Amino acid sequence: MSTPSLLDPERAATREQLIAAAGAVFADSGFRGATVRDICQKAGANVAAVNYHFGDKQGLYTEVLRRNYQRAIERFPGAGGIPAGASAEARLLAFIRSFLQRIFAEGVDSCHGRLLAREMIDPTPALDALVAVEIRALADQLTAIVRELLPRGDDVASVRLCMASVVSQIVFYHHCQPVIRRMFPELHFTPSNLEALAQHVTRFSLAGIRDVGRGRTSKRH
Amino acid sequence: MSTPSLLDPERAATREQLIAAAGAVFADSGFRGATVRDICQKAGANVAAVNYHFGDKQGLYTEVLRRNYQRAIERFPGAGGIPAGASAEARLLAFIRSFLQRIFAEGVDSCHGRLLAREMIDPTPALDALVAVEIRALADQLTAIVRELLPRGDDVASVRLCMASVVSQIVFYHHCQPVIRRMFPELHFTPSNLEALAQHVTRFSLAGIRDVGRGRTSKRH
Amino acid sequence: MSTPSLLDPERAATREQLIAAAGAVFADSGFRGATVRDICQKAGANVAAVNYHFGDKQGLYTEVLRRNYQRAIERFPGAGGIPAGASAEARLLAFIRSFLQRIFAEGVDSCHGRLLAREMIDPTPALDALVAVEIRALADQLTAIVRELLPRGDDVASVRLCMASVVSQIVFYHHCQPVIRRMFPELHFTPSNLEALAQHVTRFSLAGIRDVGRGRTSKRH
Amino acid sequence: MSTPSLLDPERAATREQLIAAAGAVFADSGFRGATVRDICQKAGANVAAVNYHFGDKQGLYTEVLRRNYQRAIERFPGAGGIPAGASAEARLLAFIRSFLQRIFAEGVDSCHGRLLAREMIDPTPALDALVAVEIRALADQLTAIVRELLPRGDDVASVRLCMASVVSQIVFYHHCQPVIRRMFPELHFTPSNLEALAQHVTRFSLAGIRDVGRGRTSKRH
DNA sequence: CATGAATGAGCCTTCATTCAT
DNA sequence: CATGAATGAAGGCTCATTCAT
Repeated sequence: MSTPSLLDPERAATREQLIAAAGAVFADSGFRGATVRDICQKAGANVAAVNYHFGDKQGLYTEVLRRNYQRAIERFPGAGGIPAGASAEARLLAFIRSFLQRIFAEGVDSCHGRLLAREMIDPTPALDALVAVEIRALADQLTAIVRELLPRGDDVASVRLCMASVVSQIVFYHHCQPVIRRMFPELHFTPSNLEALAQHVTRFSLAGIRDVGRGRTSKRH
Repeated sequence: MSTPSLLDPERAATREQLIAAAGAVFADSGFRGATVRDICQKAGANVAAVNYHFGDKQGLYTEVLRRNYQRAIERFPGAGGIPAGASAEARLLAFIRSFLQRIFAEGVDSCHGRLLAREMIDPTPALDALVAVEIRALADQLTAIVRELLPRGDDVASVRLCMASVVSQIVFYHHCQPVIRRMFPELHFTPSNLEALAQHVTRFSLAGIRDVGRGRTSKRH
Repeated sequence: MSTPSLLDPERAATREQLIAAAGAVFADSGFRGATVRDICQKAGANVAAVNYHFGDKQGLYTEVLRRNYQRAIERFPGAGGIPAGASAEARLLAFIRSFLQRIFAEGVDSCHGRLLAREMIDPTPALDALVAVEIRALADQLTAIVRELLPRGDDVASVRLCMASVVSQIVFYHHCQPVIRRMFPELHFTPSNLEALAQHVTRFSLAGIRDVGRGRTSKRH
Repeated sequence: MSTPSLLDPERAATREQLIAAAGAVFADSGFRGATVRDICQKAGANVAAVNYHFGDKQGLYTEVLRRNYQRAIERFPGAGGIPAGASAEARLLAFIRSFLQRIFAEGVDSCHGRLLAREMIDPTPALDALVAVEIRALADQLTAIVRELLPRGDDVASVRLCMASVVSQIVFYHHCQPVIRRMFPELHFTPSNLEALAQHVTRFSLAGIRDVGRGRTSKRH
């Protein structure tokens, strides 16, 4: 009894093509809107291939989400490729830039951002695993940065609020694209625009965080 | 009983109940996931009622989206009930608070926020009308506020970026709830929490906007 | 208690418009394909008007068929407006010409031919009455003509066969139009073409009938 | 069991049974009147079988029409099994007899005639293909026969008219059955009756064609 | 192991008809 | 009397899944 699952290149290839095709289809149409037939056809596989390789549609989706997140974080790491010893300001910029690049990646890498956006609306069980491990790791990095920018001893709530303010600005442009595109049709997210965006979000956030760090009394200065 | 169309409470009641039921179902399951049968059953109407009153499922959805936005904006106006002559700071707080209340409304009013969130992922033709009129009106209000906070003559791009930074923080908590709830299960959006949130977003944004207003050279101070 | 059914001009008008609209719709789409809604809309009447005035869809159809036949036969009488004392040859030509004009009438009068053609495929109870009275009267006229052209004492079967040969040539061009139009797109049934057709059918039939009249032995001469 | 696709009688059996059942149902009720559910039930197949094998109802219908014509023409060829070198008179009789047998076939073969008759009333796209190839081939055969019976040089119009006169007599008995049966209930189309009919139509037509061939002046002789 | 055929539940829509006013 | 609202049955079609080979 051999181990065809490891030795058979055909089997592995079909599996991979299924994941690749499913990524695009799920990103385009969502879990419900995507059809197994469409995915299989685009993967050049049989209609029953999904059930055979992944048990069912949901099984395929879970794997697709995991794989796309993995690839995205590998290409654009959470820290943004900056040494851990860098200043908090530099690390914040790197974090924001990398995050933007991740969700605005193009081509096959664009699936990640769109899949995640869909999870925000129709969460599937697959999201739990992602949050428990991957997203929490990202959050920890940002927590460290924000903590360093706020005076020591600042309460957890303030840290959280500042983190949210930072992340929200990043995901906004991707998540609300339908409205943004309708209101500002001339806006495009080219790499240079993305860098300008990263600069703005960093600057805006630094000012906000520092103001929050000044305490409750100083609402105005 | 001369004017049954005005006196008869049953008259046109089916239509309204259809809209109410559809609001909940569309918000829960999305346009595709919602079934006409489910909606009609919950509205106590026949399966053919949707076709009769709204032409088809899409027609019902369009009306539902419009009505829910209308009700939300009536209950929590864009300006937040503050006089137009108030300070930009006060108007910003009112704008943010009202926006948060709108999308975090509970009960039947909760549909608005969830429907809009779904439009961000799977835009339907109904979104175009909403953006062209209602959302643009909101944006105009925020534009005026931000313009007043930035030095005169500031470029359009800066205004836009600041507006986005403000709005993003507002919608984030609603839009990314699946992740927020999983990471911070103890967090709840009670009215008092919402007020604290509005205070934070306002303070954070004011600091950010003012810093942007200081010009390009003063990235740090 | 007045007699609104006779005095009310509104009531009668709606009824007539219903019949007129239904004639066109039934002729275009057949009994099954026609929808009560479509008919009522075209007649400027309420959806329930059909059931109110004619009991149900079938009741309306029966009346429509009867009225259209009546109008057709009044406009183009079976005998073709020729005196009963005319020669058999002249009466045959008149019969054929009138028949052709009846089923090839244009405008509102075109319904008759198309409704009858549909009855040949999907007979409805309405056909029984038509055959029992109207069509039998037509057949009797043709019987008399053919009898006169055949030697006295000819069997019933021969008369029938010759009648069928005559009628078949008339209805063929109307009934098989879909094939005729596809095979000979340049063919059009203008009034002058119709006259030529009548001439041909008459001549062809006269020769055929006379040959049949010569008895069984003379298959060739 | 190496080649199940060839040996397994079940294989593709569903498809064939679908076509057989659909032939009967379409012939009985027409395209619109026939229901996919009814067809599938009679074929012992699932409701989705039609969609799977033929795409949709129309796809099934197209195939049904094609197959029934094919089978009819194979069983009763256009030339009627007579050598091409036979006399025009003999070939005309064979053509007419074969045509009559084709459209008056009984049992499963009866679908052909009824389907074609329905196409005359409600033509579907499937008719185009049939006319362009099959029916045109039939017409060519008849053209040759009629040409041979008419003096050389006769105009195209006369040939067409004579062809129409021949074909019309053939299809009449089938096409106008609802009226014929109501007027002559004792008439039945047994094989021997069909032969007598073929004889009559041939004789009638030969006389007609020859008279037409004598030119315009000799309307009477 | 991998596949093409087949399944059955379910969805949106249509339509003749009815009913209360 | 005449009407607009409402009904329920049914139809075509889709789709994830299963099964025998």
